[in-house]
Amino acid sequence: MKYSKQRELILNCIKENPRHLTADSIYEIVKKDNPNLSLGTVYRNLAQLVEHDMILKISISGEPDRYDGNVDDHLHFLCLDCGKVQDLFLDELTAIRSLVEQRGDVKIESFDILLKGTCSECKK
Amino acid sequence: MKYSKQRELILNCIKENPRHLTADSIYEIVKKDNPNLSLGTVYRNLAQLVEHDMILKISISGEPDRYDGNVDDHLHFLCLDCGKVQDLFLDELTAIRSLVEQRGDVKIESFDILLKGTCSECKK
DNA sequence: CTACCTGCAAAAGGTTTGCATAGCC
DNA sequence: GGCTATGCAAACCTTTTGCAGGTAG
Repeated sequence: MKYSKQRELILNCIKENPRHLTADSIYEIVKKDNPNLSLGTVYRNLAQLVEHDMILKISISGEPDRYDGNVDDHLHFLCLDCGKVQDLFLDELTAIRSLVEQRGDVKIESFDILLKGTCSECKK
Repeated sequence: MKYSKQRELILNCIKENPRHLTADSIYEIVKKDNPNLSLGTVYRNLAQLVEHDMILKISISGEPDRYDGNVDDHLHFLCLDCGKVQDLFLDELTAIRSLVEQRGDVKIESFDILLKGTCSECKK
């Protein structure tokens, strides 16, 4: 992958924002530092970063995709009230992974786990 | 929900097809019995059936959504080779659910788990 | 110099919606 | 009869793509 200023800015933006931004939000943010950035470039770079396992793509039904700078195995929790996505790390995921591989006789490449409900903030 | 012929046909189509069809495939199939069905009607009914917990919507990044007639807690495995989605039932999901609820201090409404990899057929 | 990257704008693809009509209860 | 569902087509929104020019190595 050849260096590009745009890609660096996009990656930084994702790493600095733990909020699981959409392509469009990233575009808006990075554009402040690089005014003639184009949305197409954002999408192209996001695709490459995902391809190279440098970020994760989170796909939520009926909403634009979001991107996550943390590529370690973890799951996502979407709050149906406030719309925030939070990361959850569970050691048990490894166990589940091998359990599924045995039980289903499959080879798992990736885990996309999205839980939906109400977050601690909104439960109050 | 008022009865409609279209909705009945759509629901039957999903229940009869264990293949996790897309809205468009459902449209094509049901149209054989009901030639002047429209795609919009299919989408509207799918949304209602999901709303009433009669079917499940499976969202796969970069692909059209699919629909599942089985609403019991289970996970999905997408084969990256052949594209088939298979259901996997794991008792351990219940444990995971309460684990997450405790650990993350959240209330879970729904579970969307999509594993990707190679299925037993394609592993050969 | 060459291959990859960018900006722009147009196109694609899936899904939603407005409107007038038809069908259930 | 009233309210919901339908068909049709246009609109929507996110994402992708073609092209001509720019930039890293």
